[in-house]
Amino acid sequence: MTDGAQTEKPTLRTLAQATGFAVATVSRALSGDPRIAAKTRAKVSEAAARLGYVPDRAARRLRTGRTQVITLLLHTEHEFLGFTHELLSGITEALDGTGYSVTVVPDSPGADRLAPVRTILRNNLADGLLFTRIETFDPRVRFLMEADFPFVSHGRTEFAAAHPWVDFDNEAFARAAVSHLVARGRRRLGLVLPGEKYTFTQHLRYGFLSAVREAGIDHQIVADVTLDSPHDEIAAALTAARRGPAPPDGYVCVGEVTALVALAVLADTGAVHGVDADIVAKRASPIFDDIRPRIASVREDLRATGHAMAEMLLRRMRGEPPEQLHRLFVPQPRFDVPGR
Amino acid sequence: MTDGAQTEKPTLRTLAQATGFAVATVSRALSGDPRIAAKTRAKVSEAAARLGYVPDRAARRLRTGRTQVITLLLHTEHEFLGFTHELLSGITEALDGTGYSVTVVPDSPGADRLAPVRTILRNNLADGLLFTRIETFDPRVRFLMEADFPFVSHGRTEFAAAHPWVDFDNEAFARAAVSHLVARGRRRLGLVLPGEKYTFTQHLRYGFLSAVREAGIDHQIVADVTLDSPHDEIAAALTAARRGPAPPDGYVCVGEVTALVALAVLADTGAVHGVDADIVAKRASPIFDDIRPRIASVREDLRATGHAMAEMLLRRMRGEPPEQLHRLFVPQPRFDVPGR
DNA sequence: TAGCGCTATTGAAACGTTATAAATCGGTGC
DNA sequence: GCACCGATTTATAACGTTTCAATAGCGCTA
Repeated sequence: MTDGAQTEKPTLRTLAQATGFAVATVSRALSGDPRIAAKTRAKVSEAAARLGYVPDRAARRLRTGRTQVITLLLHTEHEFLGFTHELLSGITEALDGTGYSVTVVPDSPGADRLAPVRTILRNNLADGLLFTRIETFDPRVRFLMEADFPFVSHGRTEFAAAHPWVDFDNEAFARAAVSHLVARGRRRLGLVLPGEKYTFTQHLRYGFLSAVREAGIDHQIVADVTLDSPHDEIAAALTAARRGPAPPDGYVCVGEVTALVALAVLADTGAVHGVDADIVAKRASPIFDDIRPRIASVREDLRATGHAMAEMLLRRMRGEPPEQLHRLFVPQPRFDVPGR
Repeated sequence: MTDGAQTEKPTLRTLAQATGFAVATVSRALSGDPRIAAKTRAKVSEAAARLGYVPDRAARRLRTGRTQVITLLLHTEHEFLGFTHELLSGITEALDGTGYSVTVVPDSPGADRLAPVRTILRNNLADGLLFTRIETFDPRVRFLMEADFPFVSHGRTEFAAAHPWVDFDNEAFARAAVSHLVARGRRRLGLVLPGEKYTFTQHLRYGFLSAVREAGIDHQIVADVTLDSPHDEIAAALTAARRGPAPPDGYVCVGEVTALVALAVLADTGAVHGVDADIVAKRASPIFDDIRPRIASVREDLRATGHAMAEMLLRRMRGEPPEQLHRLFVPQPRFDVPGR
């Protein structure tokens, strides 16, 4: 108890006493203020390192209003396999060592998607926001642009004003998928789309339709279900289509789940993958290499995506204008067909 | 500018002015202190609701030392499909409305697993901790018990002292898996285990071995690879075993990935699932229903797990003793074989 | 009516930081 | 010798909350 003071958590006052400078000087020295003499700065940093000083986040936050927190709105309804894991890993990786921490808040697409954003701004819970599943005129994007609050969206909008985004080129994916299937002689392609409101749905549809038209082949966009529908509903819709007069002989699948469902439907209706129909898919996880029969697929690297989003957000928070802040991940033109 | 005061973020002082009480009174009234007159409390709450008062987290944190943050250490190396997504969804769900937020910090099993924990305690970054992939004598558990810091582990340890945990009964799973395969006439079972250090590895091995011995059948624990090994290494090991003198006719798979790899190995070596061998698996995501051939599986409900972990942590943080705080999810005794 | 004991309220201090404005100091110019 | 200057440093206030110790009010008892 007598020497307890030694183990106390060091604060600016501790450093001030240790160096002989005033608290204010120490603070400014640590922040690298050029108006503090270089020698003083060196002394203070040395003492800080020696005593293991770490600034108190709460105090800094109270004083400056900055939280040192970045929040990810986590889409809860549906998951592309591994999406959350990979994206989060990329984000934490990029933020490692920056002093920022990542909090996760659920984004329930059924509920008001704006509500969590409002709460975060109102209660000052974060300095920046990341979110996914962007709508063409996403209310969150509109709100945040008006509030001039830093964010990066995973996906684009159709607003006129520029905002930071990272996206995967789903139009190119759809085109490539179609031409892959066409090259294999397929003449009637099926597609299950995500919900109508999402921007990437428009990109997928456009890419798919224009490629299909250019190739002069037939197509079918499966009605009444989306990627987020329960598996059995997707299966039912695909089964109905297979039993119809002109079943597709090729499928473009936007996620692993749809691909697996399509594969199951083929099997369950007595069709053989590679013979009666081919499937190509976009995947986030490496599991496709292990699926038999092998499915051709293109990988969306969500770890890299998360990394890029977090880095871009840091830049935006540092004040960079949004005009240059966007990045489109373009899929490899060739589909990986897992090796023999 | 003249009426700008109206839009200022309300603080305790605002409420004090609005109600005529002192700041201290308002604070205590809102915290429900019984020494404040009921009428006063009512008045204050009414004003708080009317003005939309929300306590400032930074200020509260600075004053009390409590962060209102719960941190999840996210195991980055390997993911059981959907694990992260489901677990996180369960956690955020349980914490919704409690005022706690969830931050995510990477837990790299290659690196020092204790390091992030040390940082969190030292810099007071959270009030409680959740983590997975528990080792038999997990250094994080030991450290946190010594520091008397609230946490809930996803998995048990072999320490004598009690600590809060949530776990899945992997021993029961292994037993059930074996008896399922035995009932189908299988006589030589293969198993791929997680890394040796993890507690659940011991549970799986014990359950597997004792069930196998009771049934008087043969077995093979695949050597040199773990669940976390690269897919191709697992595949190579399984393939080698299949080509050996006595290939297994049944596989117990602890995750989706292993199951898919095993299935692929069967296909690639010309064996037929359901004829030459059967696979049973533990799964976290619902995708198994879509795999063909159908694989019998038991589900570990990670959303419920996350929910239970977060709720338990809240109770622990409220001061409940650890002795009663644990919960074992026992698998359904029957394996789901996806319906026809 | 003075004093007591109780309830309800309050003033002030503190948590650790940063920003503003002011102070210190050696040297310069006149 | 005095006012002034630039370069450093410092005292102080403030961010919004909680809590300790003190105060005010008031009905009761002696």
